[in-house]
Amino acid sequence: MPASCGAGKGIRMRWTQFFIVTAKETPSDAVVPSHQLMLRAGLIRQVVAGAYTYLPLGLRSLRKVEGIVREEMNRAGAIELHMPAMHPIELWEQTGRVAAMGDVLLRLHGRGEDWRSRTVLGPTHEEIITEHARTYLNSYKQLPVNFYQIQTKFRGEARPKSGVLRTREFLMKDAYSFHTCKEGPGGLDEGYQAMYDAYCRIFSRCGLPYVAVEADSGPIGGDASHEFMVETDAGEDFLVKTDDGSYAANLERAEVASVTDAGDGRDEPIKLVPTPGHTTIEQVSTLLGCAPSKMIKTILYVADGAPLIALVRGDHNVNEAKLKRVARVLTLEPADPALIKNLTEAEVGYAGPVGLSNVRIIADQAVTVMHDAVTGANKTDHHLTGVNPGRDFEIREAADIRDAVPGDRAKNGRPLTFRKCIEVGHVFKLGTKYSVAMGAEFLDEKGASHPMIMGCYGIGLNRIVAAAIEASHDANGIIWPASIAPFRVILCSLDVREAEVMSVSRKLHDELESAGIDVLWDDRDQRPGVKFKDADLIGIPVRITVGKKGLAEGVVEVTTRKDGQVRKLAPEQAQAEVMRLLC
RNA sequence: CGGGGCGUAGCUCAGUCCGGCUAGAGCGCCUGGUUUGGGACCAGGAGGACGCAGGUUCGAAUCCUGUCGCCCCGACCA
Repeated sequence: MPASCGAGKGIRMRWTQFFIVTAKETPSDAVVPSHQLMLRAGLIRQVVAGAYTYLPLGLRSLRKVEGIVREEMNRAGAIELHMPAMHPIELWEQTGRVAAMGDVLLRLHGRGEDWRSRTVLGPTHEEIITEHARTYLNSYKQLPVNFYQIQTKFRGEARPKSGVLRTREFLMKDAYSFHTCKEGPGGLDEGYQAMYDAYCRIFSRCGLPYVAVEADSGPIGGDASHEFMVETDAGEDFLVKTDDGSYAANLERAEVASVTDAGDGRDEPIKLVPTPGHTTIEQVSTLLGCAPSKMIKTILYVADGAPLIALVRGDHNVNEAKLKRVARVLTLEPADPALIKNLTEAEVGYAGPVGLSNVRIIADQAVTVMHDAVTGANKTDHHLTGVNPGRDFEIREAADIRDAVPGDRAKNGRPLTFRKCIEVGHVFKLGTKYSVAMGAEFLDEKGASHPMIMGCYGIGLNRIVAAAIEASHDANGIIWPASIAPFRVILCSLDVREAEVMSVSRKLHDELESAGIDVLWDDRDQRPGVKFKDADLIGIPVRITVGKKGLAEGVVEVTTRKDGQVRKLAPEQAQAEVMRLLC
């Protein structure tokens, strides 16, 4: 359904006949600015943890975002359809994602093999669209094609938080493209680029200060995934970038330049020291008086069923996404204590690389240049000092397997900076994972059968609304980008019992509506302060103030929310000024 | 799932430790009046039985047990 946002059609959108509930006080359990302001401005109302009603004002913004997304998707050649939120679990079983998604997949509860027990609420729609593709798309002549929908998604998030930034029910635009090949005309790369470009247009039009970053692309590798991020402290991802913008990636993916060898060639001898009860980097660091950066952290994993040890510096964290790629494994789980004892012959907390030759070890690049390091001795209650890679243990595999940290440099040598951010969109080259699992194949010119090559592209609509607020607000309230504001103009009629005020207001309102501008007419019989505070709070970009005081001087005022600048104009000039400000 | 916090009026909160008048305040809401360019003032009024269920007690918002919900930190996040 098209987003028809304007009141339009001669209906005046009067405040007194609409439904707006603002609040002076901030509800105590809202922490991040977007959540606080969405509640105070009366955009949303929480129903249960992770699920919100969009009140009329909030819905208008959401619909405007929807409209922009729909326009740009259509422009990019994607075709809209609508899939159900209820899915038969069988489709999820075909791709193995019932297990893969675990508790995130919301399931209905029924008795035994009741239909309810065979039904899930869709967290995403790869399975459904691939089912459709395998039924309807049989020939190369039908490809490429891109289907999209705007649909409610359900996820059993363990911890909903930050208002609408992380919820169990949310609105998502998801698109799925199907191709005969990866490269060349009509291929996945081309379709992916088209979506990438469409996303840039969408976020720009929504007024979001976004950054497109390389994201972890899982087992497919290459340049197969980008995330669109908006910087905000309310976010839960980390954006890593260089100051000059020459490199940007999410933390999972961000590559760091090698650390150089700062040793002086005079390595100490290795020494066994007692460290009873000290099992963490922090404890040992304190006990022995050595910086965490002088320690080697030894983490044991089970990777595709086999033990795997990762070595990183004590002040670094293993990046499991990187480790998976480097190790070329699909699954990576922390080893359980029994396995650790078995491999190291020590209690948990005393593992180290020295003497562990029978296990695959991958060292972080920074470990290879360490000198006189401290690490576990593979003997309960003991650590080793003076440990030197190469001399005391062999490094067969070394790579970048850790998270970037402040102080690191990008591969191009520029210093990396870190910012919290929220992901608002993700484009992904899926390849044939789903088409193979579900048998979605097409016939080529020669009549040979191939699995379709797929891409998928998601946008979180609610997150766009919240991210826009995160990015643009002040102490008084929201400052909407005009494109997604619930209304573009608020017409503030002071002295509503004055006939002239109302007739001038009415005229202005109707002119603007005829010009295609949606106007909220604040016709409440309220004191000016109340109306101004509310206008600021709900953040309408342009305010027109009509009062008897101004009219006595022959003027109305046009005020911009973002800078508070006031322009006194004759009523006849107001519309032109508003149009100018909104363009 | 671990750690912490909180459930009293539509909202913000006091009262809970040390059981005891008829459970309070501010905001919001209703009525009347005075006001009217940055969240006015006066007077009057409606509204909760204290998340829920047990228990202790002459008596429970307050103590005990259980349970549910919500928020925050962490873990997790196709």
